[in-house]
Amino acid sequence: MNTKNTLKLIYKTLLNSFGHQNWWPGETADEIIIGAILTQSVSWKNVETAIEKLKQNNLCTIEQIHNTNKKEISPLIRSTLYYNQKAKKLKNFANFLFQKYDGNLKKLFQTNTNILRKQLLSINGIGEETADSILLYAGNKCVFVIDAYTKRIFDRIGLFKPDWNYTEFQQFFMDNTVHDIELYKDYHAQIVYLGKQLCKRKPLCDKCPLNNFCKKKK
DNA sequence: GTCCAGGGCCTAC
DNA sequence: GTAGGCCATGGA
Repeated sequence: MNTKNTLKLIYKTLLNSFGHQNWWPGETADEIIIGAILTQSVSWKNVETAIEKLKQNNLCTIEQIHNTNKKEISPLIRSTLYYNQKAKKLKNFANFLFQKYDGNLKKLFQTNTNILRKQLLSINGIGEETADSILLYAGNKCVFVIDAYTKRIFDRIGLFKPDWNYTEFQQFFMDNTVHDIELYKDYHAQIVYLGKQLCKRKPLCDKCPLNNFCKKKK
């Protein structure tokens, strides 16, 4: 089977097993962006706790973050590990949004995707995965998000080369799939759902719906 | 007590 | 250009 059909079939298999995920877990674009920064290198459960606290303190919009001192933000997001760093990152994004787009997310997402991606990457604390999560889930832009789960699972399947960098992983996906925003949202969501369920560092096991695709078995 | 989770930055070689 | 340290919580 060629790569395009394999990727299509993998998605179909996941969709049949888990159902549509309706992802990202966030109600507003603001919340999605905040979550994307907070989830860096930490499980989503810790992020939920933090977002709940931010909401309780009316700090779950970029504007409110912008108007609030870093020292007030960090204790609320303690549960997300590296909370001082992340408070700084949230402020950095808010400053960027207000300096360049008058604090207006609509204006931000009207920008050409490639240009916007470069702008996001220039913000200290926003790397490729975070930028792409923001573009796809908050901005409805057609970019595929690569994360630790994606690399781990597709390495097991044998489709990725371990020495690829982020851009190469992403290019591989986008070269071999239909460019469809909803598909990209749900494909990534399926991968994360699967990753959370059973993978961790272990090989894919018999319970895994992708077992038949898996080349690296114990 | 130990390990590790949906990263990214900075520094040193 | 790249490996390695740093950031510093909470659940299994």
